[in-house]
Amino acid sequence: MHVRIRELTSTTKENDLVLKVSKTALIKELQRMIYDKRNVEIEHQKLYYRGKQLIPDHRITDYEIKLNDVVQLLIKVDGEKENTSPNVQKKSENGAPKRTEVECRYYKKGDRIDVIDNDHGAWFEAKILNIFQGNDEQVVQESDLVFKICMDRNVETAPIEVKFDDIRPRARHTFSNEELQPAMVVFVNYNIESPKERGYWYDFEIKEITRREIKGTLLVGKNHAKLENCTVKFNDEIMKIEKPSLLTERTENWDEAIPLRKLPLYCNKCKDVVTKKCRECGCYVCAEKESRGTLMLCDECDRAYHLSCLDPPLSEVPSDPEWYCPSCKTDDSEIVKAGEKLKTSKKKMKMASYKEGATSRDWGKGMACVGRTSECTIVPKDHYGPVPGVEVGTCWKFRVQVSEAGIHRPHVAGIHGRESDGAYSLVLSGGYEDDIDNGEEFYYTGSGGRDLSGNKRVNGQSCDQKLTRMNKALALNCNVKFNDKTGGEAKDWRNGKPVRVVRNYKLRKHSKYAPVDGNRYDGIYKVVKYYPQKGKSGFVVWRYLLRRDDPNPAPWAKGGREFDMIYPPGHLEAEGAQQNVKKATKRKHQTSPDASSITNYLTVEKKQKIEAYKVGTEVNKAIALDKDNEKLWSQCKELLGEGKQKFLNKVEEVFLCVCCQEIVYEPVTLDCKHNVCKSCLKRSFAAQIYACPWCRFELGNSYAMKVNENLGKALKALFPGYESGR
DNA sequence: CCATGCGCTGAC
DNA sequence: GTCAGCGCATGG
Repeated sequence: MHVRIRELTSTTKENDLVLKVSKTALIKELQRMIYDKRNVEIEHQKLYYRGKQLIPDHRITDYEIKLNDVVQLLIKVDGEKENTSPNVQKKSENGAPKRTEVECRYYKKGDRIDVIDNDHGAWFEAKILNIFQGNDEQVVQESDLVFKICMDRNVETAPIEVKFDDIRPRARHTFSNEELQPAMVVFVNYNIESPKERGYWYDFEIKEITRREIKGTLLVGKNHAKLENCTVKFNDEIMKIEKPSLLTERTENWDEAIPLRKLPLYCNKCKDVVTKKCRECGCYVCAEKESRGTLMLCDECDRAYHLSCLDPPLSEVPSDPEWYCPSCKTDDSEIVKAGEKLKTSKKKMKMASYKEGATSRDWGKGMACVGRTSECTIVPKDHYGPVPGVEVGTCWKFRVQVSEAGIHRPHVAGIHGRESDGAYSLVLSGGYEDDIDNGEEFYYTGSGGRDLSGNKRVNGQSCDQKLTRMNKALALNCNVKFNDKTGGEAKDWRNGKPVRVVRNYKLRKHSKYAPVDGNRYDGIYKVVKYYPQKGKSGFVVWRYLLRRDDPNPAPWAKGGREFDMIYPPGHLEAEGAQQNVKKATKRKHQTSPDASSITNYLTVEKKQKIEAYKVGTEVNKAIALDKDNEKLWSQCKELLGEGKQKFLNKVEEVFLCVCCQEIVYEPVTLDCKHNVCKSCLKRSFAAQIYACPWCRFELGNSYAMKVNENLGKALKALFPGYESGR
């Protein structure tokens, strides 16, 4: 079992820390590993999984963190207020080297500055909290310094760290008209999207000054990306750009307060006019903006309410930091707060490891007890025959992967089938002594007749097998009338139901047709006959003769292939280089099937006719109205010609929520145009992360979580069952 | 809900 | 090398 640790600021897997852990390990053990590998002090680590903060005393399995899942790491910095649970480990004696505060020749603590925001390319007001030495310990250069700052506008957002180049002294001088000259670079308010309205603050090079207008080039971002032919609307607010100057050269009045610059309106409804009543930015009941102190914001819809306007009215602010207004309040018990102690499910309580006197053995490390990380949806569970896209000769290291591929779904069992229908697949694994494998044909043994008490999965035969359950299912594949006494033989064996056959490396001690390692898909076989017989153990077993009936050559036959072993994603990374050495010494394999060979396979093997897919008119309407996702929808629509499945796969990929890894539910399309579930965004906010989970675009703690109804409507129509289980 | 099971790996 | 015994997926 391994998990990926990804810093909150990272969006790719490139810099992930892949850790081999037991799923029974405590979160604090995980923190210790992060400390060992990345030198991040434990008390500075905040870990999140699916937007939920992890508590040191819980186990990985408590959060249902699965193989290769991403755990996000937020590295807190010194001085930040502690708002995690009291369980966080106290500072260790041999902690990581503490960063030292240093002096800077140009800035000091408390300085008012402007900081560039890389998302907007604009400058915002902030204040310096601390100045630290960068990574280099010897030479202190300005460019190495780390400035911890807090934003002046959103005082509740967490402090951020920036470099020397990202900041400059707060703009303080507003030019008079006479002072302005062409070629000057100044600081202006401009709205890139709607130039006639108020926007953010950017650098600006004056090109032309007329009586009425000032035209020039907007210089966006630290690197001054040019936006030509801009006209400044707010002529009387043009400011001087301050350059860093030595502390010793500061004027006396340097530290005087500077009023905040004007920004776009907070409330578009009332235009921020203080005297105007407004239900948007004032109390939702009485619309008054006065007595702000007693206005409470709903954590769900962000509307404000006076304590006295509530029904019934409240006399004081509730002690619970989360509060929901009457229209948003649902069942209290369902709201699980970030980092709150988890309720252990009934199912988990039943598990051996949760009971008294738990085993000393750590079963959680390996691949024996991991769950699936994905499920095959290309074909249903009761599908007979090949799975489109999986070629004969495909090899997987673990059985759970064979299950994920849809080839053989049970984790342990050898036969997959239904008593009322037939068997879909089986695995030859050398577990039954009566098996005989001749490649094109093999004798298989049914299941059962074993004592599995003591939570065993295998054992020697200890009683007669019965032709029930999976044994009956496999018998039903044979093209002959079912008989549970004597069995039967097909007259026309090819007309029986197809069985997908997988050979496991453990069979190799009995058969030369087995793979050297892992599990290999060998194609379709049919049941020729089945009959009861006294096995080597002396007990009756049911035996089945299967014969190959697949147009593709068997892996061992002329023209047959055996593909490179497929490992679970991240597995080799977690195991280290050892596996690679082993792989290099193995006999030469063909490469894994690629997209083109899969298409080829489809045409040759199944002659599946792929019809172009057309979405319904209602869906089309919703898609057309979903302007915010125009680009994404057009990406999806490009695949309409390749059939329904391809199209839906693309939609699923494009509209997957980065937090819960499911299709976005009650989707909120953020200002940065990324989509997330409303509930996931809410959780993120509860953890005081006010940024897009995809790109870290800053949202501000009062961001309106408006559900994109059109997107929701389209997804609901495209994915039946989308709403169930949410 | 319960029973079943051709995996997997640390401990011996 | 052998073996105990875990969670998970699946069907009944």
